[in-house]
This record gives sequence, structure tokens and C-alpha cells, in this order.
Amino acid sequence: MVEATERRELSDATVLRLPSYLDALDSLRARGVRGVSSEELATAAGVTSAMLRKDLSQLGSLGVRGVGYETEALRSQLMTALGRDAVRPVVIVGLGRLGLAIASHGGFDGDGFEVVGLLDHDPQVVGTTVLGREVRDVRDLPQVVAVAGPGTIGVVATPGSAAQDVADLLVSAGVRAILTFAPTPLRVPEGIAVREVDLSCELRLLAYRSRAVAAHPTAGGVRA
Amino acid sequence: MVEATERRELSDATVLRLPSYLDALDSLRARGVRGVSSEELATAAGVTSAMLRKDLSQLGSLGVRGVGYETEALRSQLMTALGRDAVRPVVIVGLGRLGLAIASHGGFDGDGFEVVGLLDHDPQVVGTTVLGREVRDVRDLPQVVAVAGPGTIGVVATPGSAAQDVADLLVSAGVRAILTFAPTPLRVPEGIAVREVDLSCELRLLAYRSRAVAAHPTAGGVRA
DNA sequence: TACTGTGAACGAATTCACAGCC
DNA sequence: GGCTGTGAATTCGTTCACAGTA
Repeated sequence: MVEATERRELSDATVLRLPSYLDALDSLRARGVRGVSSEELATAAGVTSAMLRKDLSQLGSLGVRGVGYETEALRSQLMTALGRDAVRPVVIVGLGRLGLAIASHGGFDGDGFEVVGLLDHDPQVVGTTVLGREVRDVRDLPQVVAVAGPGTIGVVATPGSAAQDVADLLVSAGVRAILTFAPTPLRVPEGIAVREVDLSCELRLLAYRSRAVAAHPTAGGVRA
Repeated sequence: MVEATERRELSDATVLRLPSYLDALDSLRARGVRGVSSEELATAAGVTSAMLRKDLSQLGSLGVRGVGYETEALRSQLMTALGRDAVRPVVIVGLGRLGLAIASHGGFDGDGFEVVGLLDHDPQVVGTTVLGREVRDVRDLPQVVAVAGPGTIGVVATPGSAAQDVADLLVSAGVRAILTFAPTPLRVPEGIAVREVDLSCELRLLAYRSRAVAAHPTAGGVRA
């Protein structure tokens, strides 16, 4: 028999938008608003109302036709859909400035995630205390992940030259989801989720787009 | 008469990939490789060969059928297409840990970009020297941008609550391209290019995908 | 009446597969 | 023969427009 809570797979694009709906709902809820239309919520989240309804409809029938959505109920539905019932452990490898920024970034500790390990390669950094936590040697990674469990997410904040080695280490330690900031294409086995954020690619895209706008004043700006 | 160098508009997706081709070419060039096939270059950049050929063909006919691409020539073609003949000035607003990490990130200073201004709101931070540069008050932003010129790219590394105000300030100072790390949907006039990088959305996507993999072991991992 | 949920239309991006050229 | 360049097919994401329902 099929589980009643079974859900179809959500697209990446949808999952990337759900958190903004959650944020928008939280500020509405803080103001004591009980009900909201797709139009209002979409505006607050920076998308179109059709987009929002399409996304939400994939989670089931969460609203009431002719009325709208109930903020409290919708919030908990989104929490469940995003799997925020459980806290996901995160390990950060590489504690240069970027790793440090990530480690202290609000969205990483709290809100459903918990940083459970900071690791580095540099003997000068290993053993120091960063953000109230001892930095461990990257060779201890298997133990750190073993303690944290198989749902651990690995963050690669090393220079590009070390990224592949770190990724291999993460995978062999049992990590199945990796967020990398290195501009190196990571090779990982089938079944491992990888997401790459490359800040310089983003900058270059902006440089290109704003140059194009200057050359063709008629072209409208495109939002990200 | 039409300029000989006129190019059709490139898609965002293509522009985001060009830098990785450039990186891959650079390491080939460093090893003294003179020629390369789409298959080899694509593998090095982490994409399919069809994808790479499609992207490059939009810049013109850069390769030789039956032979491949000449690394040196392709490199300079890509540099020109990405507009790296000119250095783009960058101002960074918000010097918390994230702003600091960005400011010192390799990809931002050098490689066609130059950080020309660090600004913050906090009186405790304004006036201090960060990375060999004096942090200025965010109210000086109009002057900083005026000096740097209209091609300046603005980076918003403030908390979400200040992001819209900073964006307004950037726009009124003449900035036409904004990269924001705040999880707030920015409202900007038509013609302004905006790109949002939200680290916690990326983490959540990974959390979702790796959970889905666990639930359906047959599903393959999807690459970013 | 007002607003959701959704099929259908549309558009963008990627992959396929092969014609064209060295 | 081998590899590029590219139309065609496909897949994916978004928007449209309206049927359905409190």
C-alpha cells in the first residue's frame, strides 16, 4: 500500500523558490496575518502569482479557492516539504576567509542546519578555535561524518586545487550532498548531489549583461 | 553599415559557462597544449561536447572541422566575448564576514575586475583599513561610483533588512549591475541587471535532493 | 464573486544526430 | 576519417487563461 504522504519529485527550480515563500510567510505571520492570496504572497517573495500557485500545487491542494492560503497551515506544509522536521548536519572544509564567512553565515547554523564540523588542511589553522569550535584536521573527516550521520552535507571552501581531493574524501566518508565554491568541475559517483556556486561567474554574467544594456539601450534588464 | 564585430546576444546560460572554458583553456595552455577537441575541452570544463560546441558556435566559427580548436586563438576570442579587454570596477557594500570574504576572494580583484570601494554603515567599521583599503561610509557611495564610472558593479553583502535601501542607493548613483547575497527580492527599475546568490537556498536544495536520493535509491544524482 | 488549481500554449535550454569540411 | 557547426527533436520551466469551487 502506498504511503499517504508520498509526494511527486519536486523540480530544482521549485525547491529553490520554496524557502523564499517560507521567508515571506514568516514575516506575514509575525505581523499577525492569518490568510493570504497567491498574489500577495508572490509579490512578497518576488515571483508571479501563477508561478507560486504552480509550485504550491505540486505539494497538494494547500489553499481554498476563492479565499486564499492560511499562513500557519501553509508554513508547516512547506516546512515538511523541505524536510525541515529534521536538522541536517553540515561540515565545512577549508577555513580561509570564504569558509569563515560561510561558517558564520546565518543561514548555515540554525534554520534547519547545524554546523557540526570545521576542518582544514593547514597545521597553523588546525587546533585553533573558530566561532567557538575547534578546527579539526581534514584527515579526521571520516570520524566527524561518522558521528554526524549519513545525512551530512559537505561544503567545500578550499582553493580549486584541493577541491577534487576534498570531494573524494567527503564521498568516501559517506557524504551524499556537496556544496562547492571552488571553480573546479567535481567528479563524483552517480547518486551524489553536487551544487556549485562560482562567484566570479556571477560577476562576469553581470558584467556581460550590463555591457549589453549599454550597447542596446532598448533591451530591458533581466532579473536573476 | 553594420559593424563587423557585431555579435548576437548570448544567453545567460552560455555566458555563465564561458568562464569555465577559459579556465580549462588556461590550464591547457600552461601545459603547452596548442590544439584541443571539443570533447577534451568539454570534459575539462565539466560539460558535454555538444554543449560546448553550441556555446562556441554562437561566437562565430572558432574551430576547424576535423581538427579542433587552437587554444591560443580560442582563448583570446573568449576574452573578447566576455569583455575582458576592459577592467570592470566593483564596489562592495557591507563588510561583515561575508563582505570581507567576497572582498578578498580571488575572483573579485584581478581577472578583469577591480575592487574600487568598500563601504559600510557601521561607524565602528567606517575608517578602518581592510585589505589595504579604507572603508568608507555608505553615504559616500555616489562619489565612489562617480569616480569609478558608470560600468561599476555593485555587490550587496548587507543583512536582508538593509538590502533594498542599498540597492536604491546603488541605482541612484548610476550602477546598472547588482550582485546581492541578501535573501530579499530586490525591486529595481527596468534596465538594471540583478543577480541573487542565496547560500541557504542552495543548502536547502542539496538537503532536499539528498533526502530524495535516500528515499528512492534508484534515482541518479543530478549535477548542478 | 474571488481566488485556487491546472491543462494547454509558449519559450528557453539541452541533447541528438548528421551534414559539411579539413 | 575525424571533428566542427547546426537544424531538428526533446526536455524543462514559465506563463496564460479558464474551469472549478468555497
